[in-house]
Amino acid sequence: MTTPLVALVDCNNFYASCERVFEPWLEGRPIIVLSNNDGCVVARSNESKAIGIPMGAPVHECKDLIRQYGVVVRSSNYALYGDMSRRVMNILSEYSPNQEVYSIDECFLDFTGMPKPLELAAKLRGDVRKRTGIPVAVGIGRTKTLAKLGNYCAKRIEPYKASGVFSWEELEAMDYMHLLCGIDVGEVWGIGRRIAAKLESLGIHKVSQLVTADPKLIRKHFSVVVERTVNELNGTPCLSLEEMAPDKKQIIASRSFGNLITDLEDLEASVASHVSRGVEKLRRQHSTASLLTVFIQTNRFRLQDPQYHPSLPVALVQPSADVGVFQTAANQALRRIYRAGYRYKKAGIMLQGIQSDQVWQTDLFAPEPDPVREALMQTLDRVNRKYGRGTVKAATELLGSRWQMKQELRSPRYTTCWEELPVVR
DNA sequence: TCTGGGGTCCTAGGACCC
DNA sequence: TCTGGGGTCCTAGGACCC
Repeated sequence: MTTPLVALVDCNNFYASCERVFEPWLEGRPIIVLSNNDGCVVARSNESKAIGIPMGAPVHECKDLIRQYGVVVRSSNYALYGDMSRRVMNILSEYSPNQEVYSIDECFLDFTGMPKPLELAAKLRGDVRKRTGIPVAVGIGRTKTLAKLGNYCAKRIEPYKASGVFSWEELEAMDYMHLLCGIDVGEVWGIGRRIAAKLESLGIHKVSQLVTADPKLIRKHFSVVVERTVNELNGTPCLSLEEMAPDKKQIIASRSFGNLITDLEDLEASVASHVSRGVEKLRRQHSTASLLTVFIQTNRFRLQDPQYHPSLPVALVQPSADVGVFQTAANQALRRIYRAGYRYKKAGIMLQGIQSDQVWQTDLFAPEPDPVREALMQTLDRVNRKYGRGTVKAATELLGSRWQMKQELRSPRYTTCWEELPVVR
């Protein structure tokens, strides 16, 4: 039986790299990309990491560093990143029959039985770079956790960093232990801050110590999750490749506002737009939901302001995927929790009780499903998919726009918008 | 002045049932 | 006044991920 082999391909500084593809003068310069509302740092180029800009930091706390080093700052441009991601993933799918797209910038590939995996990884890396301009690193191992850790080595540790590829299978035993002695437990996939701190208190600081720890002891102190991680580090697969993304069990659509909001109309408009986005996601996976929750929040960082964080769940009479049903329910819920006199910072909706729209649980008192109504929904889906989200929207969404987020530093949508195509001179 | 958004899984504890 | 034991289901909260 052949040993299972997994490759984890991860784009380097993905958002920053996307910006660079279309503005090559950014090469070699420090770049950061901000979260929605231009709030926090969510991506950094290597140069920005080197000068000490922390991940997730509020941008206003970094303004000195930004000025001092001439850091290029960009708002996030998800239209661009999403499209670039699709292109990269398409290329990667050519390199394995089985691919799991794990996030916008990384995927697992099944390398089981592939001849010369390291050479294949190097080829793939050059190919992606040539066809999209995006640099990637590849980690290879017998389990997903090892592939992930291998990717860390390919990105951070010389001499592997120079080639951008790494495989645990090609190491001498000596090198293997030596390497593990140099990596902190916190770098392992699944070991976050809390668990790392607790491991430290047990005297487990380096991956070499975690690998040799007794899984039963780990189970006792932590949970099955961490026990699985230890087994995976030892080469026993506990996590399988999932090619099909499972349907979402919960859908959240929410945003912070560009400004603080006091009026009900503005909240109504924002909630209506979140309902549209949420139900669109729901319909895309051919599901219905039976529970809608509306929430609004004041700015928790403004200690001088009175705080109010209400939420109200609404159970539907029967599961639905009709945006009109959710709009009505959401608006009623919002009116019930809204209190004047607060300055709101965020609003959102959550869809739960999600199931396939093929399941039909009839309710004695529920009205028959209306085929005309469903046809209307499908037409709406098609129009918005073809001409862009928000082409047809609920009238409530037009009530106010003061809630719109700030995106003052966004680059053009080079690949998805005719008006913003790059120009070659 | 300025502080993201969207997910998953696991566990503990309470409600409830027999 | 005395007051079992075991099972399931649900929810809240904690941990993780990108």
